[in-house]
Amino acid sequence: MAKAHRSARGPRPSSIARVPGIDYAELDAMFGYALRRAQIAAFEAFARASDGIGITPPRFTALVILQTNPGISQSVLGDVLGTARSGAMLLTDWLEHRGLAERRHRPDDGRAWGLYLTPKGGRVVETLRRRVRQQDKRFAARLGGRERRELLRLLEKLAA
Amino acid sequence: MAKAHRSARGPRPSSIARVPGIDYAELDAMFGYALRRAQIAAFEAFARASDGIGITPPRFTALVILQTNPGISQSVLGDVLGTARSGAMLLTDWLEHRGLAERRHRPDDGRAWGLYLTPKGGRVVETLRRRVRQQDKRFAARLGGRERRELLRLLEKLAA
DNA sequence: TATTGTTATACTCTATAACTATA
DNA sequence: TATAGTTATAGAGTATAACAATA
Repeated sequence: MAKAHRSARGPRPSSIARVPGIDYAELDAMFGYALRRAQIAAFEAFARASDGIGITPPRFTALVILQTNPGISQSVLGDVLGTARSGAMLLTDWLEHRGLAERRHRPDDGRAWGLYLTPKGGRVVETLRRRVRQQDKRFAARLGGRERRELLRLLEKLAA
Repeated sequence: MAKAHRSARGPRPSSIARVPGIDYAELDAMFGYALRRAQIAAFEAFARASDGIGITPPRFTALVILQTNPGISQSVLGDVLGTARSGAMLLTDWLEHRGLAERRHRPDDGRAWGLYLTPKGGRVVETLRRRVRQQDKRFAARLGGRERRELLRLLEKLAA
């Protein structure tokens, strides 16, 4: 059976279906592996919601953070995303080149920029938030309400 | 405060601590984001267990799969890992160059290799499995037994 | 001195496509 | 024709290090 070509959109290969006839041994009982599989599925859901303009999870995170925390600096944005300053800078460039965000001089500190969404960025992030939230809900739809709350609680406990 | 240099071991930046004073908006209520954070934490636990010889999660998975499914082909290995054939081949090269796995001709099919662990590979994977399982257990130790079972069940339900 | 942003560089991972040899 | 493996290439993502301007 020919394997369907991948969409060339997401950075991940995905395709997490179990291969018939393969013994996965203890992998199925390990949290690291289970988390990876679930995260790939979540990433695919995200890709469906953000399809079209190259928004990746870190870019989406940055847009939300910029909307909720206007005037944040690139360094702090990097801290939030867990990337080096240089990465936060390239990400900011990407947003700025597309007219979604802008750098403004800070009166109090000549070294740092304050980052802000543009009006266009504000509209885009509003649409994105709605679609991503909706897709996230659809993604978790095979869990019941109690299960969803429990899963979020357990994940938070692990990551904290 | 100077940021500590990262260990240059893992492929991920990690550093998932929440930044004080930042409003994360609905990110905290989204499964995609929660999964990503938990997975980064799990990856750090994995890195602690596999430290030293460059074993990454996909390489560990490949070693376990090779031990449990001797004679598997590179294509099927790629299917299991969710990567293209070329990636499975580079991974196989990596294992072979380190004396952990070997390619053997198949009598029934002149195109495909059968992949096998070497004796050294068998010893290495045994040690790794023990350490990774232990670290995985330690990683989940902040959950109770019932919570751990519930989490695995919920993750499986999401990924299936 | 320390920090912010910047730039250049390099490395890892992995996809794609073309090629070969077998089936 | 189809499949397994191989090879070459390219792109994304991100770390590191050095530098200038500012604190």
